[in-house]
Amino acid sequence: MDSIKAIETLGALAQTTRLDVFKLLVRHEPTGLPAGQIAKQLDVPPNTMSSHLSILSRANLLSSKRESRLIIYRANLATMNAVMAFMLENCCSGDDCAPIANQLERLCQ
Amino acid sequence: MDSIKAIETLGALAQTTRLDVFKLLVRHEPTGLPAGQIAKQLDVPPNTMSSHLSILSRANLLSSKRESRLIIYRANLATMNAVMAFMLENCCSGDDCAPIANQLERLCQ
DNA sequence: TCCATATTTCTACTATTATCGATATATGGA
DNA sequence: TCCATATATCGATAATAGTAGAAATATGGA
Repeated sequence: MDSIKAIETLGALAQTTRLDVFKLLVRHEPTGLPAGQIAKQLDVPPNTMSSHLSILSRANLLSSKRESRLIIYRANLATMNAVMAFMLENCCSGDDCAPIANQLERLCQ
Repeated sequence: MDSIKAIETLGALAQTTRLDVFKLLVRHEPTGLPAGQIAKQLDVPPNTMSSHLSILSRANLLSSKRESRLIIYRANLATMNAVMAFMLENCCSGDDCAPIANQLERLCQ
C-alpha cells in the first residue's frame, strides 16, 4: 500500500457513520449484512447510507455481493491489515511498536 | 481511545501534506524538526504548514516545544500506538490479525 | 530601541464532503 | 404484466476543509 491508497483508506474511516459501519460489519463477519439492515441499525436514511457504503467500497474496505433482492456487505479485513502494515512501516519505529505487540499477543493468543 | 478520538486522529492523517509531515517527523525522531524546516522540506508555505501542524497537534499526533526562535515539532508515537490499538480492537478479529503479527515480528525482532 | 527571523493568527476564497428528497434500477412474487 | 421491496443514483443545499496573502506575535541580536 502506498501513501495515496493509505490516505483514501484512512479518510474513508475518519467519519462517524462510516467508522460505525465498519465496526458493525467486523462484528458480523463472516456473514455480512444487507445495506438496509446497516442503515436501519445505525439509524441513517438508506440513500445516505448507500453513499457511505460506496465510499467504503471504493476504498476497498468493504466487499458486496447481491443475494436476490438484498446486497450483502462484508468488511474486507485484508485492507485493514494493509493500512496497519503501512502505518507500522511509515509511522512507527523500533521500541515504539512494543505496545502494539503486547496488544496483539492478547488478541491473537 | 474512543471512536471520536480515533476519527480525529485518522482524519488528521488522511491528508497528503499532513501524512507527509508525520512520516517526516517519525524519521526525525527523537530530535524533531522546526516548523520552518518542515515547510521548506515539503515545499508548502509556512502559514499553510502552520495550519496543518496545528491540526496534527490538536489530534495529539505531534508535540512541540519552543527552542529560542524555533518551534520544534516531534511525532507523538504514543498516539499512533493508541489509534492502532483501537483499530485492532474494533476493526480486526482473530486470525485476521495474523498478517499484522508477522509484520511486527519483522519490525521489532 | 530597532531590526531580522520564525512562526502563528486572521481573513477571505475555493474546493470538497455530508446529507437527504426525489427519482431510477433491479429483483421476485401475485 | 403490475406491484412491492431493496438499493443506488441524481441533484441541490449546507457544512467543513484546504489554501495562502496580509498582519500580528515572539525571540534574540545590533
